[in-house]
Amino acid sequence: MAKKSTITKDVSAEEKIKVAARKLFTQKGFAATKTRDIAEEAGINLALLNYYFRSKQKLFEIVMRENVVLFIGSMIGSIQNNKHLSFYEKIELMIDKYIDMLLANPDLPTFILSISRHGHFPEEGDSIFQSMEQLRTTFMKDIIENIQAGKLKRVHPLHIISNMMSLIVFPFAAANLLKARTGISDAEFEKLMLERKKLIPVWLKAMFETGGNDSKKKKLKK
Amino acid sequence: MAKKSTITKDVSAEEKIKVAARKLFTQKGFAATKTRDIAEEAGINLALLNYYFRSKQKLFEIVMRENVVLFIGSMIGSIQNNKHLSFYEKIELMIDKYIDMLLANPDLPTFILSISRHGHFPEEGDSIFQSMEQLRTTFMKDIIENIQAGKLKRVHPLHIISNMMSLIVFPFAAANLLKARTGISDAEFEKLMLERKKLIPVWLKAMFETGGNDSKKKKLKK
DNA sequence: GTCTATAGGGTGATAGAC
DNA sequence: GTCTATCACCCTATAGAC
Repeated sequence: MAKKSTITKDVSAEEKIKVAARKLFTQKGFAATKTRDIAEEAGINLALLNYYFRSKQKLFEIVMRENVVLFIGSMIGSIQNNKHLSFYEKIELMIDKYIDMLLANPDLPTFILSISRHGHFPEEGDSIFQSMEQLRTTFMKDIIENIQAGKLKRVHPLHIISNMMSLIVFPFAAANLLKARTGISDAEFEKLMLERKKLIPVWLKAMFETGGNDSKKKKLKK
Repeated sequence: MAKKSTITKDVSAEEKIKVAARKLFTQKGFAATKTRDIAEEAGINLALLNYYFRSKQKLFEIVMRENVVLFIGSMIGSIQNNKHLSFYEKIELMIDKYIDMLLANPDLPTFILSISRHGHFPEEGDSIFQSMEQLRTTFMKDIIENIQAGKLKRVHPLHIISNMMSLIVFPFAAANLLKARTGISDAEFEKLMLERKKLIPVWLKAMFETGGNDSKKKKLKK
């Protein structure tokens, strides 16, 4: 076996198993992933998997939790740590970070959407959701304020959030379909997605920004 | 082979199995669905399943094919049978039909996205794709013409198609997530989706229609 | 901690009676 | 056509040697 052994051990079997499990579970889902596959992918023995994690189910829950954090983490970071930024600046930052994350984790959207249907989702009240809930309400409030200030059109705030998420996430969820049907290469796909970092904020403005200033005289920068 | 024999029998076991299989496969995917579950759901014996369809795999392929046809069928119909309509009128019709279809088949998006990742997708050259391919190229050509006529902004046509599909499909794929996080009811969700029938065409215009008329003097209706 | 061997139960598929 | 009974395999999980 190859050892990295900084000083201690190496990359520990436990970590190798988790990496392998994350890869396979994220790609193929819970039922289609066999513990034998995980063990082989990790280069360890099957028994070791049950030694470190009590069961396939437990291992899946750990991986799933990490994936959920990854999926919502970049968004939370963008908003939480940059309260001084304007609404649109926060959105731009969020989109930028999010697309980078999705380029690095292309299987994540399908995984998240899939578990959200089949029950295997973190319990209500899970600590993950505390920050997520806070993010959502903050963002929602931000939108409502902008609507009342006449800066955003009067539509249901959920349309605005949905559209933003749709434009960001859907092309990744449908990436295989898109590539197979249109024949574009991986490189071309990535180029298009990077373009969208600049385009999505523009599109959101086009959809939801008021032409001038409805109820107030305040103007957006342009 | 089983006969339907117009006059005889009732809803034939074969049909009951297919209905049950479609429900379960579409909800839970291939691996998570047990043949015993299908038999129970259909109210028939397990052996019968293998009598009519040779294997779980064969049955899945039939269901999958039907789902793919359903997923692209309504779109094809809108465009194919209404060549006299303008570009935007076709889009409006397509969106209307599509959202109706998704309201009736809420599990379809996740199913389609899922199989597009895991290989279980119809072979290239499958007859399904002939009409689909024709649809795509027709639509693409339509977009390119509109761009060259100065009616649409000069962006990659795939952005336009992606955005349209994103705005239509993603909220359904993420429906469970949306409902769980925001606490909206099924009825409210449906109301929002029906609103989007009118809104999405407006949003698409806002994103992609040119202000006036760039390279030609032709004007859009308004 | 890591392995081999195996238990124990589930799953897809079929044989054969009716 | 439809059922019961059963096979043969695969999968998760554990016991026990090292």
